[in-house]
Amino acid sequence: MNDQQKRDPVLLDDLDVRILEILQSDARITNRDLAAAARVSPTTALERTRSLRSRGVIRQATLDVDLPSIGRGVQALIAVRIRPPSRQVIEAFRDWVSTLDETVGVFVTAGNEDFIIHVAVRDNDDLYAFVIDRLTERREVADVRTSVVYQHLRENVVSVLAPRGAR
Amino acid sequence: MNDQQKRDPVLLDDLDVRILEILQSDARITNRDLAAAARVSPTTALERTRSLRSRGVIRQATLDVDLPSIGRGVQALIAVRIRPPSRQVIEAFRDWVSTLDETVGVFVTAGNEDFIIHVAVRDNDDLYAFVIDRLTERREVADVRTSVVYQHLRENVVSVLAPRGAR
DNA sequence: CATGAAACTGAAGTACT
DNA sequence: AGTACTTCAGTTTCATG
Repeated sequence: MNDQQKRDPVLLDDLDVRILEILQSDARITNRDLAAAARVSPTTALERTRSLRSRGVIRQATLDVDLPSIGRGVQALIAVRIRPPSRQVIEAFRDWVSTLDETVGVFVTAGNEDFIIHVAVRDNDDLYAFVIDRLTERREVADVRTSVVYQHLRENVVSVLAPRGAR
Repeated sequence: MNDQQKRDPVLLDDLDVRILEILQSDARITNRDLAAAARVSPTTALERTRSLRSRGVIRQATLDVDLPSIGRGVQALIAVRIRPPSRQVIEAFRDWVSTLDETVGVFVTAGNEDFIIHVAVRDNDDLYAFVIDRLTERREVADVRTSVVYQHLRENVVSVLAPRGAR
């Protein structure tokens, strides 16, 4: 699981942006091909890629895996309300739910709920068991609202937004 | 954006599972190192990796990018109710919202809403503008509920679940 | 642009079923 | 016999200074 953490403001020029977009669409591209696609020398491409990684812009290269193929045919988003919503209770719940095998993502939110948990499980029976057995075994869970996910589209390439007021 | 599609049932043995886990944690590992980590020959590792890709288990290698670094310091989940929730209206809305620059993911759901849209924008002003300008310009949007995301943890490695009843 | 490393291919060979 | 894996040699491509 990743944590968001505060970092120094990062300045990205056009080349950084191009490299990021190419790598997002294929993280296993060779440095040669990356360089060619970004229209720079391989040396420059390599330097920039390393810099992006060391500055924390690139966290890691990961795999987009088909969830049904790995025995997780059912996905859901589960909105959870926590009582009391103190830091201690929130963080303890977050850490606990992150470790569960069913969990693929955790959103800590403000609004109508405190958490939205993204789970991927084998089938509806497992989803039901997750909600009524595991979640409700926690006494801080005051309310649970489950939405079954029919379809999950994910943007493969997330574009870089220019700072407000730029160009 | 990816689509979920029906596929033949996929059978994964222990080696496939090991390879999937290694690649999920570092998609840019060399085949040699992958083979060593999975304790098989490079030839075998290469064959398996290709097979996993051709069977659609591995969709693509992508990059985990730090959103604040690319000008997207604010994330939100926006629950949307659509009227009427007919196939035609749902699919049209889904396709439209997928193309928006702010959108990083779209969940099509059953439950308390029809969509949950994951957006990542520059700041709160942009989030507000997205909700009150762009979303509500669509007449099929009957209801909108925004939850600001304080933190988003994502499981880097999603384990393979054994079929029900298997060992 | 040179050098060493890695990827890939195809052909045999081994082992377990 | 068939499947899965390994080893090896040869060629091509790549990373890196």
